[in-house]
Amino acid sequence: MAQKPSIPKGTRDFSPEEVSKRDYIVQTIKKQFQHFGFQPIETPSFENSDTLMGKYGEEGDRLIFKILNSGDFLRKVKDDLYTEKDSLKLTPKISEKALRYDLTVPFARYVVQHQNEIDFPFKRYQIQPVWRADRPQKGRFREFFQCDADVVGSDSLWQEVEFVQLYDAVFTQLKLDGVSIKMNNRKILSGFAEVIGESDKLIDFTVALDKLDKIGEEGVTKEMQEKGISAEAIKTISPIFSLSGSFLDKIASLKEILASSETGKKGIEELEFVQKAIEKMPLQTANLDLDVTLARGLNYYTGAIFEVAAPANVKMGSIGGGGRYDDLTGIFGLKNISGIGISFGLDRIYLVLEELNLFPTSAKNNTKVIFINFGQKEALYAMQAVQKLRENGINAELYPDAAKMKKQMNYANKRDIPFVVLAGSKEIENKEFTLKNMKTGEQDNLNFSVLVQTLK
RNA sequence: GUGGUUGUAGCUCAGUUGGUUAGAGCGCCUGAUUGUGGUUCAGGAGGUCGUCGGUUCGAGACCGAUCUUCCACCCCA
Repeated sequence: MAQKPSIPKGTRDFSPEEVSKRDYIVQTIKKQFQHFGFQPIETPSFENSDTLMGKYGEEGDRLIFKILNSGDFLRKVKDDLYTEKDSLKLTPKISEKALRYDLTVPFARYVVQHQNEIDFPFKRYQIQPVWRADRPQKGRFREFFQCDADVVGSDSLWQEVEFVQLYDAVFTQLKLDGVSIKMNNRKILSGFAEVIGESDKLIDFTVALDKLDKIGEEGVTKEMQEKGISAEAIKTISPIFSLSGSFLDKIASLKEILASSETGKKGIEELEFVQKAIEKMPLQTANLDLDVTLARGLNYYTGAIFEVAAPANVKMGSIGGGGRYDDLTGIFGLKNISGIGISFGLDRIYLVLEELNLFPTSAKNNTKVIFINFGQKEALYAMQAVQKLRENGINAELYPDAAKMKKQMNYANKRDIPFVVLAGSKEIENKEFTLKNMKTGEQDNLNFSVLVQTLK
């Protein structure tokens, strides 16, 4: 055998069964997006580099896949730049396009570019693959799908409410009960930093705080100190490490902690609004929770922050996330457009549904019936029936070769096809079909109309 | 990007301190059974031991590089 072919690191092939199951999730999400009034858009797989570069921070730039220019691109590079061998400086000269890194920045570009055709508020969803030159881990790939829904052009808090309901609707539909929708607000995080007089260290503060469930209070304290936040300041804020009780209890505690911060109080107000609305319109299967440690890197969020955790009995990171960003389109020159969006983690949802065995059997849209091929004449008789079955919406096929019966039966068995039709000279003579149920092994002689009825 | 880890048949894995012709289970193919699959029985095919290089009389095993897998960081979905 020749050298076995392979696929690049962090990419995957999907088998027919995997595609069916992924499609089931995507269709469910899509349906709910549409119920909530979102419209689909699609953007190119690659963008101009300057659209993407610098939007995700230094770390992000490193993880963007760059596309090499066409033609004899090295000839155009100046000699001194070439001999310098500085990749960072050379890259923009030899690569002017890059693969999409997420869906949010291309969306912002889309909104700015088409601002005169768009009716605001603009509710769009987008389900497309994105690429990251990351080092893969479990549930982390270099090519993966994002399922995003965003609204731009409205700063109404009803959007926050709606996104909580959207999460609930999707996971309810997927029969994934007991997910936890965790909310926080960037203004509360700003409030914390303000209260301890470390507003300029907000990022370091939140990055450390976010690790609370992982490294504990001690670890967080240590990391904050390493970043130059005084022990005294940390002590002032330490009550937030052990907030407990209901959403309302936590709100009450926060009101005390953030009493001196206008920004903080605004954040509390926003969370309270959402909580009260959801109280009047209870969620079907999800729980809404407040988690002040929620921060994850997402530096462009300015208001609400969402994260969805899988049910407690499954060990899995977040299966969705999002938040409000007040000025995303600002980077492309369109100011004062507020946006809010959420995302579903397709791959992780897949793993969770698999673990809990929640995929319906209908997720496989398999062939329902296969006709045994007995030879030229019989195949024509079978093919005519196959055609009519297909017209009746039944997935049907004819085994293409007049192979041994054993082989054909075995094929049906392997492919998990529930019914087999035998139509040889005997059946043709009587204008009927022998239908065999592969599970029970029973078989009957039927005319065509009964055959259709049975298979429908 | 940092540190570690993994790779032997289609799949899951054995393979002793370096020593003839690299094994098992499952799967696959053929037959018993020329219009009846799953069970059983008999037989068979399938390997450049991830790749390239090195050490050695001799490498699946030791060394180096590289690719890949998974994990912890970084970061993030």
